[in-house]
Amino acid sequence: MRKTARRHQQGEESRLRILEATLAIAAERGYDGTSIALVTESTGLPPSSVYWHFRNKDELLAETLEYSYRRWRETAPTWQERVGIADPAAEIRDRMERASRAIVDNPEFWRLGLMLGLLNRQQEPAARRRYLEVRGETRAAIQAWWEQVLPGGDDERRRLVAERLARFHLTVMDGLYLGARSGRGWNLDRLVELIAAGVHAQALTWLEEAA
Amino acid sequence: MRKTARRHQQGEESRLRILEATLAIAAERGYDGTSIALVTESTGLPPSSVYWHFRNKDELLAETLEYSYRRWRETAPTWQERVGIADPAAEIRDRMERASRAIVDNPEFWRLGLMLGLLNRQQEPAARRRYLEVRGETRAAIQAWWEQVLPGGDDERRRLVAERLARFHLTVMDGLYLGARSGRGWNLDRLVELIAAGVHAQALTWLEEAA
DNA sequence: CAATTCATGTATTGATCACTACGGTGACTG
DNA sequence: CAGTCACCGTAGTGATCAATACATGAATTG
Repeated sequence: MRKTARRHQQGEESRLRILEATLAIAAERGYDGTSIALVTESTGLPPSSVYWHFRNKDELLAETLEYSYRRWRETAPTWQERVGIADPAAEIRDRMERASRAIVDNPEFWRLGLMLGLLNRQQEPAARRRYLEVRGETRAAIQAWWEQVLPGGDDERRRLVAERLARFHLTVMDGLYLGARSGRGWNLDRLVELIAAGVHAQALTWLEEAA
Repeated sequence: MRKTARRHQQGEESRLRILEATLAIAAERGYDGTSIALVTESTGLPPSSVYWHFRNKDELLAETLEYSYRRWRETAPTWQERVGIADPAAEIRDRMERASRAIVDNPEFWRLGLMLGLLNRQQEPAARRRYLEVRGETRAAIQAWWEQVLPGGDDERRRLVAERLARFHLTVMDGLYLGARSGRGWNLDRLVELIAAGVHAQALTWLEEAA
């Protein structure tokens, strides 16, 4: 039923199938471990289709990264707006919890990102560059959120501490993914609570320090 | 066999050159990104030499992992013995500081380990299996150290908390490497102090919880 | 229905992959 | 000094890599 199943304008569906398959493969095997043959084998589509939808392997992986990022954003917290939680510690824990759940529920983006981030070749793949960009965007969003959460009147001081905290925040989420992945023995809720408390404590320390 | 190996000691040197080159390449490009051609190009030795010293690529990378681990252990703290530091917090900070310096001074092992750890193929490479083993060994050593550091008489309770702490400890070091790597804005000493304080606080919490 | 566009099917390109066959060479041994 | 062995040099093997040429068919357009 392949011939009858394939109708005109089903290109978009094929494109998504390719992205989905590439994401699954690249998140498990990394950039160099991902081959077009694996993608065609997984999707049932021929190489010519892959190259009709994407210019080359580099662009395929870059678009796969963006695709997984967009999907991750759907479950991740939107750092743009604050929820109405009075207690700062509770608000931090709330954000941490949602972010960690987004990572655990939809780990492929984070996983692929870590792999691309660790890569270091003389000829940087577009996928890695794109990852660093979206990570930068996320960091900026988290920083903006911290600037709102942090008390105090001195804007410059708040910005400085917020930037440092956002960086720390992201790194902590990296560790959280690696920890959750190393499996057994991790209670995610407990871990999130612990980490949120640590970040909160650090925020207070840095704020005081900057004063 | 061994005696005859001594007479031509050029072989051992070549073997080390190959391991060194492979480590540098694999730590930057990962398992699949590492090719024999890159190694021969880097060392100037022909492929036949590589395959005389190592059975295949898989074993080359596995031995490279072990080689980098041994070298890392030279700078890393030996968790077997305790230094005579009275204050537990200070001792924790001391260990953390030495461990973090080992990672930063000799990052290739940690970097290669993270890449291998993230890998997930149906056919697991020997290098990855070996990495998980040495990581397990390290965790056990850290756990044994924690069991000594932790107060309290109940052995079973200490063991449980120590195991959890060792796991947490390792993950925190992963995060530390990623953070230190993402560069600019990280003051390592400050970070170590912060993390040590967090781990110490967590140790106390878990101890109390277990009581 | 004719022309055009979209997407796939088929078949293949040259490059690079892991790996090896095999002979040479120099250091050591008996 | 003849023979052995460790290690390297040369020159490949077939497999797989990313990528492409070109034809086909199905839907859309005019």
